Formats: sequence, C-alpha cells, structure tokens
Amino acid sequence: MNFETDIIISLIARIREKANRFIVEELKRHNLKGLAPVHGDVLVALFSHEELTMKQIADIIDRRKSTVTTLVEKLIMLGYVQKKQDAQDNRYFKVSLTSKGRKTRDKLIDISNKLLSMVYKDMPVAKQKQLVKGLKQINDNW
Amino acid sequence: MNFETDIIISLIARIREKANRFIVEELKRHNLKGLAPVHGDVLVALFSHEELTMKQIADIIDRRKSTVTTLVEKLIMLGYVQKKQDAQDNRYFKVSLTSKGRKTRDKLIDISNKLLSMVYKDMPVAKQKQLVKGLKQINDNW
DNA sequence: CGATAATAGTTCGACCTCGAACCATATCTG
DNA sequence: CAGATATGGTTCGAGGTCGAACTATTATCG
Repeated sequence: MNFETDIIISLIARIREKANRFIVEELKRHNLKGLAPVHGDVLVALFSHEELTMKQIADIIDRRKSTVTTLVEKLIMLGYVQKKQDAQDNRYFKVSLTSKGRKTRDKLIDISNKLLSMVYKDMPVAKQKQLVKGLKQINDNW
Repeated sequence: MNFETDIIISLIARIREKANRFIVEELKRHNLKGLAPVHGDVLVALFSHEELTMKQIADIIDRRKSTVTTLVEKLIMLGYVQKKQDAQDNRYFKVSLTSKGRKTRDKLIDISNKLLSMVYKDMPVAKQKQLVKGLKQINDNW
C-alpha cells in the first residue's frame, strides 16, 4: 500500500476524461457536428491508410467489432466515409474516406495539436519523453 | 509535431481501458454481480466517508449528477447503500453504506491491489513515483 | 419581506459501448 | 468434396454517460 503511487489509475482516468471533453468542445467549435472523439479516431486512422476493414479499424481504435459497425454507419450517414465489399474475399468490407472526409484532416490535426499543448503545457520535452516511456512500459507489459 | 510524445493520450486511453476490463473481470470473479467499476468507485468513496451527498459523490468519482442518480439507484437496489434526506437542509440526500456494502471492502481492496501490481509489474518504486508525479502535473495544470 | 439567484437533485432522450448470438464467407482437413 | 473450423461482420438488448430541462429547497439582497 503506497498512497503516493496508488492514485495512478484515477489520475489516468481523469486525464482521459478531460481530454475527451476537450475534444468534444473542439469538434463542436470546428463545426464537426454529431461527431464524438471516437469518430475522430476512425477518420485519423483513415488519413494514413487508403482503406481499412472493419476489423482493422476495431484494432486500431481499440473498440469491439459491433461498436465499429455503429460508428462507421454514422460516418457513412454523415458523408465522411464509404464502405464497399471486397471483391476477392467477400467477408471483408473496405472503408475509405470521401472527399468530405478528407477535408476534416486539417481540423482534426489542429485539435490534436491544441490538445497536446493543453496536456503538456510548459513541461520540458525531456520530461514528456520520460513520461511517455513510463506509460508505454505499462501498456506493453500487460 | 513530435511522434515520440504525441501518443500520450492514446496510451492513457488504452491503459484506462485495460484497467477497466481487468476490474470488470475481478468484480465478476469476486461474485460482485451487476457492479461496474464505477460502482466500485462509489463504494470506495464511502469507505472513507461515513456519508456523502449526491453531489459529493459526483465530484469524487468525476461524473455528472444525473449519472450519480442512476448509480446510487442501482446500489440501493442491490442493497449496498442507503439514501436519506437531510433533516436540516432538505436539498441534500445523504448516502451511506449498508452492512452488505461494508462487506465489499476487502474484496475491493484486493482488486485494487491486484490492479496496481498488474499496472506496475516490476517497475521500481522510484520510477513509479516519477511517473505519477508527471501525471499529477498534467492533471493539475489543466 | 419578497423577488431573485444559487444549489441539490431528478427526469428524459440520445449516444457510445459491450457481449452474446447470429449470419456469411473462406479455409482447413480427413 | 463435405463437414468442421476460423474469420469478418451485423443485430440486439442492456448499461453507463451526458446535457438540457425541470423541480425543489435554501440563500441573498435590495
């Protein structure tokens, strides 16, 4: 029992909450109505992959397949992405950005940058790296 | 743009997810059926406070008042806590543990300890403290 | 005092999330 | 090749969460 270090999970949960709320506000401010942070995750994933299957998206954004079904459904409905069945293997569905989806790129990058400056504030980069290294160790050794 | 440090939010989100899933499993294993991690938070808060108002609970567990209404409702239904209106100020409702609620203490402490050992594994305490200090700085300066 | 503001709490609808059950397609194996 | 297995994906119901609108009670202040 160590009161100094026992609070790590609640600290992590709180930071995550704050980040989420910040992103929600920013999405609203950027007029990306109806989008939750997780939809941003999907779009961001598609910025660096021409197309992704439902399962790949699930793995990248760390959500269940059934959740991804809902999310992609919404993104299609809002016109940000499109989905088409793979011709070779009919089990797969390939999701890709529409032109409207591609246009969100700058806004999402802006939000990401602003979020990071909120998180780190004036923390020296060396300390940032040290912190990320520690978190990575926790995440990897689990 | 710094690829080394930009991943901090996704790392935090992932660790938080893993912790959550771990707690869910442990609650099941300890036969605390129907309880989600957040219900554990409420009970834990009541371990160190004889009684708490709905708002106090909301502040401690970092959830909205409307959410707390639902959570406490469930805890009452399951017999872990009770709620009674304050005699002096009728706006307040005081929530406190039942005897059944008090009996969860050992189990929840066990889960918490197990979680921490999962999180930190063999990380030296000095490094743990350093990590928590960094996280605290982020959480405080926001 | 009496109107106004502040505070505590609930209700309601919407949304993300999950797990379990299920369907469809492709692969493996005897 | 046929049955079994594996993999990708969806459907459905349940639950936690929020914000907005609302009720109720108390505090403030002209």
